[in-house]
Amino acid sequence: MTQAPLDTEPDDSGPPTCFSCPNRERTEWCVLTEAETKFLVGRKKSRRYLPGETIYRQGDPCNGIYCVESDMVGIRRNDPDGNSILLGIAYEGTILGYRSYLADEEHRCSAEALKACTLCFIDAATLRQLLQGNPDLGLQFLKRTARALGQAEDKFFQSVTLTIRTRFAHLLLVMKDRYGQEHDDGGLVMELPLSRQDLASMIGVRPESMSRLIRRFEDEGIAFFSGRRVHVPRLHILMDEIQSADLA
Amino acid sequence: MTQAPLDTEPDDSGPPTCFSCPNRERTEWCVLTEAETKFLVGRKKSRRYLPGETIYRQGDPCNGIYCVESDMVGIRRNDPDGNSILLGIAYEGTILGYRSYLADEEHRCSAEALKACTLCFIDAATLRQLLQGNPDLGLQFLKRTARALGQAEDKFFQSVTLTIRTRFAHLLLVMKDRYGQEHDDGGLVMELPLSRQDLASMIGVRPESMSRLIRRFEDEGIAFFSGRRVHVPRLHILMDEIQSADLA
DNA sequence: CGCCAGGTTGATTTCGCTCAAGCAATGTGG
DNA sequence: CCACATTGCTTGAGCGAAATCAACCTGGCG
Repeated sequence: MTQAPLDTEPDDSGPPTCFSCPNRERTEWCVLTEAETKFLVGRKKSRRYLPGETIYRQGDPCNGIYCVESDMVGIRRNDPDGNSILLGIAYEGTILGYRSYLADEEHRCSAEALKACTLCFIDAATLRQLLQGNPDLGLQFLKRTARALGQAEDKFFQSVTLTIRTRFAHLLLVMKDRYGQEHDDGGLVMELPLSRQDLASMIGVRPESMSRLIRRFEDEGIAFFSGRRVHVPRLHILMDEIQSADLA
Repeated sequence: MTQAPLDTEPDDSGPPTCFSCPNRERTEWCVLTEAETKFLVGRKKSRRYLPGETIYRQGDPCNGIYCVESDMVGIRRNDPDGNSILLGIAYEGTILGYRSYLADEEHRCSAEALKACTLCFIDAATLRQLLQGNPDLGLQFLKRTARALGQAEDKFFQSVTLTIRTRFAHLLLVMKDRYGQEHDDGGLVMELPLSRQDLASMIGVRPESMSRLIRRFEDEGIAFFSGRRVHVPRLHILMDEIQSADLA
């Protein structure tokens, strides 16, 4: 469950050397010197995960951080009675588990591969050395963490002030940035990477409520859903959904 | 609105020199060298605020950070239609506005003195110099930010999974740590520093609901409220309120 | 004295949850 | 290849929690 040697692609197979990593510029690592990067390459461990596979589990001690090399990872949190909510999605070029590492706590969330994906693991000792050696790296993390904090506060604020309808509209608009294909006629099509259940949990509602919500959106011509495909005929109507709530 | 010279206590009046600050050990500044602290003392501006006075306003550009020297500051966020919710309270020895500074954004919240209190302002340029000069300071901020992020995620999670009732019990228990006076008989008395409206906004409900909630707690013998004074006859009953919710 | 903000209370409505059933797609074993 | 379980999603009926609307009370203050 934690390590499956057969799945592991050996490091010397080429690509995953940080230098050639296509995400390099987007990650915190971009401030590292060549020597530091070389050090990192020598210490990190790349590994491939299957869809649905757990990367780390809520409550585990945090032994290091992960860097998403390709595809997407879901961040989940479980409550004691077993149902999980999806707190966010991490894409290639983002770092995972840094909050627990930095706060010096155990993991508060689980991370799970949403598709087949490959991650690099950087153990705590290595990271500590890098942070100590290059202050800019710390500042990079600081910025990322501060941004994440702002988003988390937003989420709380929205959860107590907005209706689920508006929250869903928000979610769709966020998804649009990554999955949306806009057409000239103001229409939008996207293929969501999530099940209904996960969609529901992201805005904090029961799956049944999500179903009904989708139904209402369709009845009102705001958006049409078939499987994971979404069609929004007129984007501005979806936008209005948010505006009207803000002013109401 | 931003600076009122008449209220400003001159720095040379004694106390506020960081060296003698009773909060020193609790703040991020404790990692500064003597020279750096001296630099900080020379650059910071201490100022007194009246109860209810605004320290900075949501949407303002972030020109620096504030360090709470004494008493308490409320962190509020307003939605477009004017009602505000209280996101948290900052006490002496904590730093304010660092999120916006670090994320390089404008303030997302307003800060308002809940009592008469005095804060030190450290302008962005000074802070930048300190951060650049002493990597440990950045790591201090990093830890604090990471912790705050964890708390914010908790808050969101709780707002969607717990009932109002449980959230209120949580809030009371948090308040207990600072304001509670426990008696031998298992009882607890505290003087809350907040109006009903603010209490309500902290758990994301309308004031009317807060009234009813309080009523229910009294009817059930869980806690008794008179003005801002709260009496909890048996603490463990309040605790149970949280337990039962977690297991339910 | 009258005003006003903050707080309480009641009546009503709305929203989202629970429980329960049904359905389609997928998988499994014979 | 078919009967059968399983899983994810949808739908309906009923319920309960919290919001809304509205009235009223209270204490502070001009």
